[in-house]
Amino acid sequence: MEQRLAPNTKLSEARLCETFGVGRMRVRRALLLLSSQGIIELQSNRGAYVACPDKTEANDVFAARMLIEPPLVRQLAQSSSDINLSVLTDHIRLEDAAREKNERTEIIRLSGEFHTKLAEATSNKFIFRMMRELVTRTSLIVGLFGSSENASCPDDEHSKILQAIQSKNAELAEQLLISHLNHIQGGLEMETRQEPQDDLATILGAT
Amino acid sequence: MEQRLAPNTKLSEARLCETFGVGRMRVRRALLLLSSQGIIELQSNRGAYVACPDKTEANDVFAARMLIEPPLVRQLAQSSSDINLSVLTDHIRLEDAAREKNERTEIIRLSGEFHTKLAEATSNKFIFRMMRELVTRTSLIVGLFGSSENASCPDDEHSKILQAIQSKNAELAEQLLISHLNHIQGGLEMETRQEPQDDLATILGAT
DNA sequence: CACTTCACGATTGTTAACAACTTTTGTCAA
DNA sequence: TTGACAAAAGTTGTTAACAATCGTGAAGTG
Repeated sequence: MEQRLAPNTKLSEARLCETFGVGRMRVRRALLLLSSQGIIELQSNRGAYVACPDKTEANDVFAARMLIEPPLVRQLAQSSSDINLSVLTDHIRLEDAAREKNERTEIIRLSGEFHTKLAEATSNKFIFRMMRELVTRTSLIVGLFGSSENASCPDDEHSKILQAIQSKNAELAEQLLISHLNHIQGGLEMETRQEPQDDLATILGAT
Repeated sequence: MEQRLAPNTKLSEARLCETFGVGRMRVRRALLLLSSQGIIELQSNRGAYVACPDKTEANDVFAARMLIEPPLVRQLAQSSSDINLSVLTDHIRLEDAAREKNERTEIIRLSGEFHTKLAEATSNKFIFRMMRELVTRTSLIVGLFGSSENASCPDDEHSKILQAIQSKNAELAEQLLISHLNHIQGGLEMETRQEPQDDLATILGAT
């Protein structure tokens, strides 16, 4: 979610065990769940690797978000109460603060989380889970194909979307979100892909 | 998926092991995955139980489908080629055949599968997975709250929806789907819920 | 020098025994 | 008969040893 683990990084069981000070069973359970969400890939007898989406998958993710998120935002603008939205105003304050301090990983995480919290505002468990999965995957994709500066969402688009929702302007909110998604997707360079491979323990930082 | 296991049925590890002739590890892996999809519920130290959605969850599932499926069908009608749709015409033939022979479980399974295959026709992995999860959950809900006759989708609605898609009438297809979903949801009796509890081994039928 | 083969090391998959917890059963007393 | 407490049975969670598989490098051959 914070793009600290590069795609194709190997997640060896032994390494994870000592990094987190935990038995192999826990690690394997976690890996299985992560693979079921498509975050990592489990290769039989070969181990777990951070998922490495290709161009097709990247397009599919954005197509799926284009299908779901616009109606979602429209619905929020039409029906939602102010109570649910307070979480979002708070969140945008956090985003601004992180941008102020130039905390890269924090910015990336919060940037994705905004979209997750949009879904959460529907107070619909299933919509929330679906969006979380798509957002996580988007994070992977941006880390793979994104140029370094557009790793986060453009500065104030989130806040404009939220304003449109708050003023119950469904049409505007939907349009803003659509162009927001287009901005993110447009900022990707689908041809070049960086492929680093840092050390696991140092990245995750043992407790 | 076929409504053979009633909600709240306990799935004991030992029982499953001998029923399927498999080690405990396999069973636990399967249970973990099922619980991650919300099909069963894992209670700590107490075991696995078939999920038992309440009214709120039922409404959430339909709300989620209302959000996703109409745009999905609209998109299919607008953009899809005939090739993808041939799977659907074949499928409707299967549904008709099952209805002819009065094969209850088969009808239920195929009835849900139609919606899954609609999603599959987008050839978008993520949309497919999301719809499959929602359809599975719908199956549970219909089993819980549905009266016995409307366990399956109304007879020819599927075929009408497909025709609208094939004739590229996006607006009509979307409307037909919306009322189709409303029919299903409307047929539920949200107050009364049946609670049987048959024996596991006999239901699953040992191989 | 290139290529194949074999064996070793490392990693993952599986099994079985053990520990912890929950539920049921049985006993005793009020 | 009912309630509380205790023991026991059954179920789940964990651990550690074992088996199977894969990748690598060395040795051997053309």
